[in-house]
Amino acid sequence: MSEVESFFKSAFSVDNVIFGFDGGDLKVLLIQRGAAPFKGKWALPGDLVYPNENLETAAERVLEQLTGLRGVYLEQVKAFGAVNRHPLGRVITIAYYSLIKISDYTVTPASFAQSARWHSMSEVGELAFDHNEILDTCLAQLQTKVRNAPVGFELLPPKFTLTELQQLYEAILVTKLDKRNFRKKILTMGLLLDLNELQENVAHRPARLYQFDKEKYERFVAEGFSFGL
Amino acid sequence: MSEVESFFKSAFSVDNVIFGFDGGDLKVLLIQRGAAPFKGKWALPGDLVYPNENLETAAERVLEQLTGLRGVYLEQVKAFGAVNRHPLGRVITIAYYSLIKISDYTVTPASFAQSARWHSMSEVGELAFDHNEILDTCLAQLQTKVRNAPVGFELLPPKFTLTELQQLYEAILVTKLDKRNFRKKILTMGLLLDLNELQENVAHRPARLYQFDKEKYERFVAEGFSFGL
DNA sequence: TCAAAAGTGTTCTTATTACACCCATGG
DNA sequence: CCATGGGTGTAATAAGAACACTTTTGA
Repeated sequence: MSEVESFFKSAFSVDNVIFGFDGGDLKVLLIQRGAAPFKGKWALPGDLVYPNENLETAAERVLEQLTGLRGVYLEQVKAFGAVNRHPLGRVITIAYYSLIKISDYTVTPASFAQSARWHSMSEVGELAFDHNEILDTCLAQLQTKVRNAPVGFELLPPKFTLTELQQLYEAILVTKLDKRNFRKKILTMGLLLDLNELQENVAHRPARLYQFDKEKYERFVAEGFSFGL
Repeated sequence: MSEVESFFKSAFSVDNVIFGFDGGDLKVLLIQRGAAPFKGKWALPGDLVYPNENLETAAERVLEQLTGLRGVYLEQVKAFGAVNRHPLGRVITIAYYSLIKISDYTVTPASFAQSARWHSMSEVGELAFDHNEILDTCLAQLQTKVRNAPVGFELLPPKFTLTELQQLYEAILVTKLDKRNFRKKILTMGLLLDLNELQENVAHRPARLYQFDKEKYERFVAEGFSFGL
């Protein structure tokens, strides 16, 4: 058995589903594989876990290699371990997802990729390995999460309008929400601080700007809430 | 140690949290370790995953070795992979939980255990490895699940009373529920078939017996529901 | 006749849904 | 003055929570 074959005899990796929001669609960051197997195919960014590296650290590393980003909300979803999911050997992978604001970061292809690009969720084609299954599972988990905790609020600029917040929810949940009901709900949660400022230079009535009440926000993250939308 | 050898030293296992119900407490099946490390300590039943074995198959195998049980509801929770979680090397573990009716099965210690025993959730002490953390995470997930799908109904006899069903929920959620509200809720779900039979030989007013409407039950399992208790 | 658990309704409060028009701004 | 998106309230319905007494049985 060659060294490479031995290496792949049994190993574990992390794969990251990096969701991004740019004010419109929900997108996912994919890399184009630079090496076999599946060379040239789009895939989730992932890497083998180093011997002295925690799983979460590995996921953070992959994220940072691609986006330069640290300290982002990152959550494990589950392990995928079908015997034949990797053609070169037994590799189980632990899937993580994170959620970032696209405009804040520059994507630079990491060593394990030819190129990296944001793809709209609706335009994701057939991916390498079992990555379509992983992506679907992560999206479902993100949607559950967003209904039960103030996740994704980091995706907005420091000062934002209620419409921007609503669009974020609509993008993640792939649904339309009623404007009045959304505002009622979000305002009665007491999570937002009205800055008493208005948008400027917009060709319509300017919207009020809000920011999060950091203390309450942290509390909600810790304790969860039910956002029945 | 070379880098390749380091990767070789890694392995993965499954650990099973087998919850059981006997009409009273919620219990968990623990084994007493027969070998170092943590020899003599109580632990979750688990084993290394065979090279040609899927993760879920391995979890099913561990369950069967202990209880003789097949085809039970079994769900992956997540991977635990802290670098030093296993004193002998790098071992990440995938946690699964299942839920069975204690009275239906005889526990026989598997090869990897000195003995196996049901422990009430309130009497679980310090476990080997990071198994307390795994157990806590699995319980939390079971509780979430039970609020959103008809899980655990398999734990009751084919004909059961509403009080028995309520006690099951109370055991899993570790809470008291209002009898009238519970009955209203569960009956309006249309999940139960009134058998028009009564208990016999009980020293109190005999209760009506119910069974599940199998078709509706399957539909709820597939689609989920919200059991706001 | 006692103990034990079964069974049963109403009221109050809160959350959810559906829905349509006027307002402020820049071009 | 027009196009654009911002902002607002109410009524009807549904869901959830709190709460106490009578019934049936075996011992």
